[in-house]
Amino acid sequence: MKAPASAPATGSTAEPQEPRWLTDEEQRVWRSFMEGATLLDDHLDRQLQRDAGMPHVYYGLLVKLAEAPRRRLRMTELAMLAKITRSRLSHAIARLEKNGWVRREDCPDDKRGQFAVLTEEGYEVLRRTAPGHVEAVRQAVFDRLTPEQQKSLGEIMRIIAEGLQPTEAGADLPWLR
Amino acid sequence: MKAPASAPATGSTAEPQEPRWLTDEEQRVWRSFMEGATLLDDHLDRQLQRDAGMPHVYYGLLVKLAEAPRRRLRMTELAMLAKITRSRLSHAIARLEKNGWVRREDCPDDKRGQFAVLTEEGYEVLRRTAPGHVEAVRQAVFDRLTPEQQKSLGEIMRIIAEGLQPTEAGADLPWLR
DNA sequence: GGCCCCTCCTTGAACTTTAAACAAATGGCC
DNA sequence: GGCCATTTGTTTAAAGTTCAAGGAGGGGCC
Repeated sequence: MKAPASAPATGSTAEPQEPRWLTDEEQRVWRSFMEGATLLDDHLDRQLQRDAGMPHVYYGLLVKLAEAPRRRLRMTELAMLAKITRSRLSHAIARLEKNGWVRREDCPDDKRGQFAVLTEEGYEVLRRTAPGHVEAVRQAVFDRLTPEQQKSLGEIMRIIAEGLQPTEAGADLPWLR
Repeated sequence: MKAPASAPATGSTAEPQEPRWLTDEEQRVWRSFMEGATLLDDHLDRQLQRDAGMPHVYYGLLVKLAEAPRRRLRMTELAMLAKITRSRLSHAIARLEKNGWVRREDCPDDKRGQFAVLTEEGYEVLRRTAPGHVEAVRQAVFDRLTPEQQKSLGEIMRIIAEGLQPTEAGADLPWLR
Protein backbone atom coordinates (compact mmCIF):
# COMPACT_ATOMS: atom_id res chain seq x y z
CA MET A 1 0.00 0.00 0.00
CA LYS A 2 1.93 2.99 -1.22
CA ALA A 3 0.93 6.56 -0.55
CA PRO A 4 2.38 8.65 -3.37
CA ALA A 5 3.50 12.06 -2.20
CA SER A 6 2.71 13.72 -5.47
CA ALA A 7 -0.39 12.82 -7.41
CA PRO A 8 -0.32 12.50 -11.17
CA ALA A 9 -2.55 14.94 -13.02
CA THR A 10 -5.97 13.55 -13.82
CA GLY A 11 -8.21 14.52 -16.68
CA SER A 12 -11.29 16.64 -16.14
CA THR A 13 -13.64 13.87 -17.30
CA ALA A 14 -15.94 11.71 -15.20
CA GLU A 15 -13.07 9.62 -13.90
CA PRO A 16 -12.68 9.60 -10.13
CA GLN A 17 -10.30 12.17 -8.68
CA GLU A 18 -6.86 10.92 -7.70
CA PRO A 19 -7.13 10.59 -3.92
CA ARG A 20 -5.34 13.23 -1.93
CA TRP A 21 -2.91 10.77 -0.37
CA LEU A 22 -1.03 11.71 2.74
CA THR A 23 2.56 12.80 2.22
CA ASP A 24 5.24 10.85 4.05
CA GLU A 25 5.41 13.54 6.66
CA GLU A 26 1.65 13.56 7.12
CA GLN A 27 1.75 9.79 7.42
CA ARG A 28 4.28 10.06 10.21
CA VAL A 29 2.14 12.58 12.03
CA TRP A 30 -0.94 10.46 11.64
CA ARG A 31 0.76 7.32 12.87
CA SER A 32 2.23 9.07 15.86
CA PHE A 33 -1.24 10.28 16.66
CA MET A 34 -2.85 6.88 16.38
CA GLU A 35 -0.09 5.19 18.35
CA GLY A 36 -0.08 7.77 21.09
CA ALA A 37 -3.84 7.79 21.37
CA THR A 38 -4.04 3.99 21.41
CA LEU A 39 -1.33 3.58 24.02
CA LEU A 40 -2.71 6.35 26.18
CA ASP A 41 -6.19 4.92 26.09
CA ASP A 42 -4.89 1.51 27.00
CA HIS A 43 -2.73 2.92 29.77
CA LEU A 44 -5.47 4.94 31.44
CA ASP A 45 -8.05 2.20 31.05
CA ARG A 46 -5.69 -0.14 32.78
CA GLN A 47 -4.82 2.29 35.54
CA LEU A 48 -8.46 2.96 36.32
CA GLN A 49 -9.57 -0.61 35.99
CA ARG A 50 -6.93 -1.53 38.53
CA ASP A 51 -7.44 1.34 40.96
CA ALA A 52 -11.09 2.25 40.54
CA GLY A 53 -12.65 -0.89 39.08
CA MET A 54 -14.03 0.77 35.99
CA PRO A 55 -12.94 1.78 32.50
CA HIS A 56 -11.84 5.30 31.67
CA VAL A 57 -15.12 6.27 30.03
CA TYR A 58 -17.12 5.30 33.12
CA TYR A 59 -14.79 7.28 35.31
CA GLY A 60 -15.34 10.26 33.04
CA LEU A 61 -19.08 9.92 33.53
CA LEU A 62 -18.73 10.09 37.29
CA VAL A 63 -16.56 13.18 36.94
CA LYS A 64 -19.18 14.93 34.81
CA LEU A 65 -21.85 14.11 37.34
CA ALA A 66 -19.71 15.34 40.21
CA GLU A 67 -19.28 18.68 38.49
CA ALA A 68 -22.94 19.13 37.68
CA PRO A 69 -25.41 21.04 39.85
CA ARG A 70 -26.93 18.69 42.41
CA ARG A 71 -24.60 16.03 41.00
CA ARG A 72 -27.11 15.00 38.40
CA LEU A 73 -27.57 15.21 34.66
CA ARG A 74 -30.14 14.20 32.12
CA MET A 75 -29.07 11.17 30.14
CA THR A 76 -28.82 12.93 26.81
CA GLU A 77 -26.97 15.83 28.39
CA LEU A 78 -24.46 13.45 29.93
CA ALA A 79 -24.06 11.59 26.65
CA MET A 80 -23.35 14.89 24.94
CA LEU A 81 -20.75 15.94 27.49
CA ALA A 82 -19.05 12.56 27.24
CA LYS A 83 -19.34 12.46 23.45
CA ILE A 84 -20.91 9.02 23.39
CA THR A 85 -24.18 7.49 22.24
CA ARG A 86 -27.21 7.29 24.49
CA SER A 87 -27.24 3.54 24.09
CA ARG A 88 -23.72 3.27 25.35
CA LEU A 89 -24.60 5.54 28.21
CA SER A 90 -27.66 3.46 29.13
CA HIS A 91 -25.50 0.38 29.48
CA ALA A 92 -22.80 2.25 31.37
CA ILE A 93 -25.22 3.79 33.84
CA ALA A 94 -26.85 0.41 34.39
CA ARG A 95 -23.49 -0.98 35.37
CA LEU A 96 -22.58 1.97 37.58
CA GLU A 97 -25.98 1.72 39.21
CA LYS A 98 -25.31 -1.92 40.03
CA ASN A 99 -22.10 -0.75 41.71
CA GLY A 100 -24.10 1.71 43.75
CA TRP A 101 -22.15 4.67 42.38
CA VAL A 102 -25.01 6.17 40.41
CA ARG A 103 -28.75 6.08 40.80
CA ARG A 104 -31.49 6.99 38.35
CA GLU A 105 -34.22 9.47 39.07
CA ASP A 106 -37.28 10.40 37.09
CA CYS A 107 -37.46 13.86 35.63
CA PRO A 108 -40.50 15.72 36.98
CA ASP A 109 -40.77 18.04 33.98
CA ASP A 110 -40.57 15.40 31.29
CA LYS A 111 -41.90 11.95 31.92
CA ARG A 112 -39.60 10.50 29.27
CA GLY A 113 -36.59 11.92 30.99
CA GLN A 114 -34.18 10.36 33.44
CA PHE A 115 -31.53 11.86 35.64
CA ALA A 116 -28.33 10.04 36.42
CA VAL A 117 -27.38 11.01 39.96
CA LEU A 118 -24.00 10.47 41.58
CA THR A 119 -24.45 8.70 44.91
CA GLU A 120 -22.42 9.37 47.99
CA GLU A 121 -20.47 6.16 47.42
CA GLY A 122 -19.87 7.22 43.85
CA TYR A 123 -18.47 10.50 45.04
CA GLU A 124 -16.36 8.64 47.55
CA VAL A 125 -14.84 6.42 44.87
CA LEU A 126 -13.98 9.51 42.89
CA ARG A 127 -12.40 11.25 45.86
CA ARG A 128 -10.35 8.20 46.63
CA THR A 129 -9.12 7.50 43.10
CA ALA A 130 -8.80 10.97 41.57
CA PRO A 131 -5.29 11.64 42.86
CA GLY A 132 -3.92 8.47 41.32
CA HIS A 133 -5.61 9.17 38.04
CA VAL A 134 -4.41 12.75 37.82
CA GLU A 135 -0.93 11.50 38.54
CA ALA A 136 -1.18 8.98 35.72
CA VAL A 137 -2.31 11.68 33.29
CA ARG A 138 0.51 13.95 34.38
CA GLN A 139 3.14 11.30 33.99
CA ALA A 140 1.89 10.24 30.59
CA VAL A 141 1.18 13.67 29.14
CA PHE A 142 1.83 16.93 30.93
CA ASP A 143 5.16 16.10 32.52
CA ARG A 144 6.55 15.30 29.09
CA LEU A 145 5.44 18.42 27.27
CA THR A 146 6.63 22.01 27.35
CA PRO A 147 4.07 24.68 28.20
CA GLU A 148 4.03 25.66 24.52
CA GLN A 149 3.32 22.09 23.51
CA GLN A 150 0.55 21.81 26.05
CA LYS A 151 -1.04 24.94 24.71
CA SER A 152 -0.64 23.74 21.17
CA LEU A 153 -2.14 20.36 21.95
CA GLY A 154 -5.16 22.02 23.48
CA GLU A 155 -5.73 24.23 20.47
CA ILE A 156 -5.26 21.43 17.98
CA MET A 157 -7.56 18.98 19.70
CA ARG A 158 -10.19 21.62 20.24
CA ILE A 159 -10.17 22.34 16.51
CA ILE A 160 -10.56 18.67 15.71
CA ALA A 161 -13.31 18.24 18.28
CA GLU A 162 -15.24 21.25 17.01
CA GLY A 163 -14.87 20.10 13.44
CA LEU A 164 -16.54 16.84 14.32
CA GLN A 165 -19.56 18.41 15.98
CA PRO A 166 -20.98 20.75 13.36
CA THR A 167 -23.94 22.81 14.42
CA GLU A 168 -25.94 22.05 11.30
CA ALA A 169 -29.12 20.02 11.58
CA GLY A 170 -28.73 16.40 10.58
CA ALA A 171 -25.15 16.13 11.78
CA ASP A 172 -24.18 12.61 12.81
CA LEU A 173 -23.49 13.21 16.47
CA PRO A 174 -23.19 10.20 18.76
CA TRP A 175 -25.66 11.44 21.36
CA LEU A 176 -28.33 12.01 18.72
CA ARG A 177 -28.06 8.56 17.23
CA MET B 1 -15.09 17.57 42.12
CA LYS B 2 -12.89 20.60 42.30
CA ALA B 3 -9.35 20.73 41.03
CA PRO B 4 -7.56 23.43 43.01
CA ALA B 5 -5.09 25.35 40.89
CA SER B 6 -2.69 25.91 43.75
CA ALA B 7 -2.03 23.21 46.29
CA PRO B 8 -1.73 24.07 49.98
CA ALA B 9 1.65 23.24 51.47
CA THR B 10 1.79 19.86 53.14
CA GLY B 11 4.02 18.86 55.99
CA SER B 12 7.04 16.62 55.45
CA THR B 13 5.59 13.82 57.59
CA ALA B 14 4.13 10.49 56.52
CA GLU B 15 0.91 12.09 55.33
CA PRO B 16 0.07 11.54 51.65
CA GLN B 17 1.29 14.22 49.28
CA GLU B 18 -1.29 16.71 48.10
CA PRO B 19 -2.10 15.47 44.60
CA ARG B 20 -0.66 17.53 41.78
CA TRP B 21 -4.08 18.57 40.48
CA LEU B 22 -4.42 19.90 36.99
CA THR B 23 -4.69 23.65 36.68
CA ASP B 24 -7.78 25.03 34.96
CA GLU B 25 -5.80 25.49 31.81
CA GLU B 26 -4.44 21.95 31.95
CA GLN B 27 -7.96 20.70 32.50
CA ARG B 28 -9.10 22.47 29.37
CA VAL B 29 -6.28 20.95 27.38
CA TRP B 30 -7.00 17.50 28.71
CA ARG B 31 -10.70 17.72 28.00
CA SER B 32 -10.12 18.97 24.50
CA PHE B 33 -7.83 16.03 23.98
CA MET B 34 -10.28 13.48 25.28
CA GLU B 35 -13.18 14.96 23.36
CA GLY B 36 -11.26 15.23 20.12
CA ALA B 37 -9.86 11.74 20.43
CA THR B 38 -13.25 10.25 21.30
CA LEU B 39 -15.06 11.99 18.47
CA LEU B 40 -12.34 11.19 15.97
CA ASP B 41 -12.31 7.55 16.93
CA ASP B 42 -16.06 7.36 16.64
CA HIS B 43 -16.01 9.17 13.32
CA LEU B 44 -13.40 6.98 11.67
CA ASP B 45 -14.86 3.79 13.07
CA ARG B 46 -18.17 4.76 11.58
CA GLN B 47 -16.71 5.74 8.23
CA LEU B 48 -14.84 2.47 7.89
CA GLN B 49 -17.63 0.33 9.22
CA ARG B 50 -19.86 1.83 6.57
CA ASP B 51 -17.43 1.79 3.65
CA ALA B 52 -15.15 -1.14 4.42
CA GLY B 53 -17.20 -3.29 6.76
CA MET B 54 -14.70 -3.28 9.58
CA PRO B 55 -13.63 -1.15 12.53
CA HIS B 56 -10.71 1.23 12.35
CA VAL B 57 -8.32 -1.05 14.22
CA TYR B 58 -8.95 -3.91 11.78
CA TYR B 59 -8.36 -1.61 8.87
CA GLY B 60 -5.06 -0.60 10.44
CA LEU B 61 -4.04 -4.24 10.63
CA LEU B 62 -4.61 -4.72 6.92
CA VAL B 63 -2.55 -1.62 6.22
CA LYS B 64 0.36 -2.92 8.28
CA LEU B 65 0.24 -6.21 6.45
CA ALA B 66 0.09 -4.49 3.07
CA GLU B 67 3.25 -2.58 3.89
CA ALA B 68 5.18 -5.59 5.13
CA PRO B 69 7.52 -7.69 2.97
CA ARG B 70 5.55 -10.46 1.29
CA ARG B 71 2.47 -8.90 2.90
CA ARG B 72 2.88 -10.96 6.04
CA LEU B 73 3.83 -10.43 9.66
CA ARG B 74 4.29 -12.56 12.73
CA MET B 75 1.41 -12.16 15.15
CA THR B 76 3.45 -10.57 17.90
CA GLU B 77 5.15 -8.25 15.44
CA LEU B 78 1.78 -7.11 14.14
CA ALA B 79 0.45 -6.64 17.65
CA MET B 80 3.46 -4.47 18.42
CA LEU B 81 3.03 -2.34 15.33
CA ALA B 82 -0.67 -1.86 16.07
CA LYS B 83 -0.04 -1.30 19.80
CA ILE B 84 -2.58 -3.88 20.87
CA THR B 85 -2.56 -7.13 22.83
CA ARG B 86 -1.93 -10.47 21.19
CA SER B 87 -5.28 -11.68 22.45
CA ARG B 88 -7.08 -8.86 20.75
CA LEU B 89 -5.12 -9.55 17.61
CA SER B 90 -5.97 -13.25 17.66
CA HIS B 91 -9.68 -12.45 17.73
CA ALA B 92 -9.31 -9.77 15.08
CA ILE B 93 -7.37 -12.00 12.70
CA ALA B 94 -9.92 -14.76 13.21
CA ARG B 95 -12.61 -12.37 12.05
CA LEU B 96 -10.60 -11.06 9.11
CA GLU B 97 -9.80 -14.62 8.14
CA LYS B 98 -13.49 -15.43 8.08
CA ASN B 99 -13.90 -12.52 5.68
CA GLY B 100 -11.20 -13.96 3.46
CA TRP B 101 -9.04 -10.86 3.82
CA VAL B 102 -6.28 -12.50 5.80
CA ARG B 103 -4.99 -16.04 6.05
CA ARG B 104 -2.76 -17.66 8.62
CA GLU B 105 0.42 -19.47 7.79
CA ASP B 106 2.74 -21.50 9.95
CA CYS B 107 6.21 -20.17 10.57
CA PRO B 108 8.82 -22.62 9.30
CA ASP B 109 11.53 -21.41 11.70
CA ASP B 110 9.48 -21.51 14.86
CA LYS B 111 6.67 -23.99 15.27
CA ARG B 112 4.98 -21.76 17.83
CA GLY B 113 4.83 -18.92 15.35
CA GLN B 114 2.11 -17.81 12.99
CA PHE B 115 2.12 -15.43 10.10
CA ALA B 116 -0.87 -13.30 9.28
CA VAL B 117 -0.90 -12.92 5.50
CA LEU B 118 -2.92 -10.38 3.54
CA THR B 119 -4.88 -12.16 0.82
CA GLU B 120 -5.51 -10.78 -2.63
CA GLU B 121 -9.10 -9.97 -1.65
CA GLY B 122 -7.81 -8.24 1.45
CA TYR B 123 -5.53 -6.13 -0.66
CA GLU B 124 -8.41 -5.41 -2.96
CA VAL B 125 -10.60 -4.15 -0.13
CA LEU B 126 -7.81 -1.87 0.94
CA ARG B 127 -7.28 -0.53 -2.56
CA ARG B 128 -10.95 0.14 -2.92
CA THR B 129 -11.50 1.83 0.42
CA ALA B 130 -8.22 3.65 1.06
CA PRO B 131 -9.15 6.80 -0.88
CA GLY B 132 -12.31 7.33 1.11
CA HIS B 133 -10.52 6.76 4.36
CA VAL B 134 -7.68 9.14 3.57
CA GLU B 135 -10.24 11.72 2.63
CA ALA B 136 -12.01 11.28 5.96
CA VAL B 137 -8.74 11.72 7.84
CA ARG B 138 -7.90 14.81 5.84
CA GLN B 139 -11.27 16.40 6.42
CA ALA B 140 -11.21 15.68 10.12
CA VAL B 141 -7.60 16.53 10.83
CA PHE B 142 -5.14 17.81 8.26
CA ASP B 143 -7.40 20.21 6.41
CA ARG B 144 -8.13 21.99 9.67
CA LEU B 145 -4.57 22.45 10.89
CA THR B 146 -1.77 24.75 9.80
CA PRO B 147 1.51 23.11 8.76
CA GLU B 148 2.99 24.22 12.09
CA GLN B 149 0.17 22.62 14.00
CA GLN B 150 0.55 19.41 12.04
CA LYS B 151 4.22 19.31 12.86
CA SER B 152 3.54 20.10 16.47
CA LEU B 153 0.88 17.40 16.73
CA GLY B 154 3.30 14.86 15.35
CA GLU B 155 6.00 15.78 17.84
CA ILE B 156 3.65 15.82 20.79
CA MET B 157 2.02 12.51 20.06
CA ARG B 158 5.35 10.88 19.35
CA ILE B 159 6.58 11.99 22.75
CA ILE B 160 3.49 10.57 24.43
CA ALA B 161 3.74 7.34 22.50
CA GLU B 162 7.41 6.88 23.32
CA GLY B 163 6.78 7.66 26.95
CA LEU B 164 4.30 4.83 27.11
CA GLN B 165 6.61 2.22 25.64
CA PRO B 166 9.70 2.32 27.82
CA THR B 167 12.57 0.11 26.78
CA GLU B 168 13.12 -1.28 30.26
CA ALA B 169 12.42 -4.91 30.96
CA GLY B 170 9.13 -5.57 32.71
CA ALA B 171 7.33 -2.67 31.06
CA ASP B 172 3.59 -3.23 30.74
CA LEU B 173 3.30 -3.25 26.97
CA PRO B 174 0.08 -4.52 25.42
CA TRP B 175 1.75 -6.94 23.03
CA LEU B 176 3.68 -8.58 25.84
CA ARG B 177 0.67 -9.18 28.02
C1' DG C 1 18.42 -36.45 27.63
C1' DG C 2 15.64 -34.09 31.29
C1' DC C 3 14.27 -30.07 33.61
C1' DC C 4 12.72 -25.53 33.97
C1' DC C 5 11.46 -21.09 32.55
C1' DC C 6 10.17 -18.28 29.00
C1' DT C 7 7.90 -17.02 24.56
C1' DC C 8 4.12 -17.52 21.11
C1' DC C 9 -0.39 -17.75 20.34
C1' DT C 10 -5.11 -19.26 21.26
C1' DT C 11 -9.29 -19.96 23.88
C1' DG C 12 -13.63 -19.18 26.53
C1' DA C 13 -16.01 -16.34 29.72
C1' DA C 14 -17.10 -11.85 31.27
C1' DC C 15 -17.61 -7.37 30.05
C1' DT C 16 -18.29 -3.38 26.88
C1' DT C 17 -19.88 -1.32 22.66
C1' DT C 18 -22.61 -1.03 18.49
C1' DA C 19 -26.68 -1.39 15.70
C1' DA C 20 -31.41 -1.72 15.09
C1' DA C 21 -35.81 -1.73 16.86
C1' DC C 22 -39.02 -0.12 20.13
C1' DA C 23 -42.28 2.17 23.71
C1' DA C 24 -43.59 6.22 25.73
C1' DA C 25 -43.96 11.14 26.01
C1' DT C 26 -43.65 15.61 23.86
C1' DG C 27 -44.92 19.36 20.92
C1' DG C 28 -46.55 21.41 16.80
C1' DC C 29 -50.44 21.69 13.94
C1' DC C 30 -54.99 21.26 12.36
C1' DG D 1 -59.12 17.20 21.16
C1' DG D 2 -56.65 14.27 17.60
C1' DC D 3 -52.81 13.38 14.57
C1' DC D 4 -48.07 12.88 13.50
C1' DA D 5 -43.26 13.65 13.52
C1' DT D 6 -39.70 14.10 16.88
C1' DT D 7 -37.35 13.40 21.22
C1' DT D 8 -35.99 10.47 25.11
C1' DG D 9 -34.28 6.56 26.81
C1' DT D 10 -34.11 1.48 26.91
C1' DT D 11 -33.64 -3.16 25.15
C1' DT D 12 -31.99 -7.13 22.52
C1' DA D 13 -28.60 -9.35 19.85
C1' DA D 14 -24.32 -9.27 17.57
C1' DA D 15 -19.68 -7.73 17.50
C1' DG D 16 -15.52 -6.49 19.76
C1' DT D 17 -12.33 -6.35 23.84
C1' DT D 18 -10.33 -7.82 28.15
C1' DC D 19 -8.92 -11.08 31.42
C1' DA D 20 -7.19 -15.32 33.08
C1' DA D 21 -5.78 -19.69 31.88
C1' DG D 22 -3.44 -22.97 29.17
C1' DG D 23 -1.09 -25.83 25.30
C1' DA D 24 2.91 -26.19 22.83
C1' DG D 25 7.52 -25.16 21.44
C1' DG D 26 12.09 -22.98 22.28
C1' DG D 27 16.34 -22.59 24.69
C1' DG D 28 19.44 -22.59 28.52
C1' DC D 29 21.42 -25.47 31.98
C1' DC D 30 22.52 -29.56 34.53
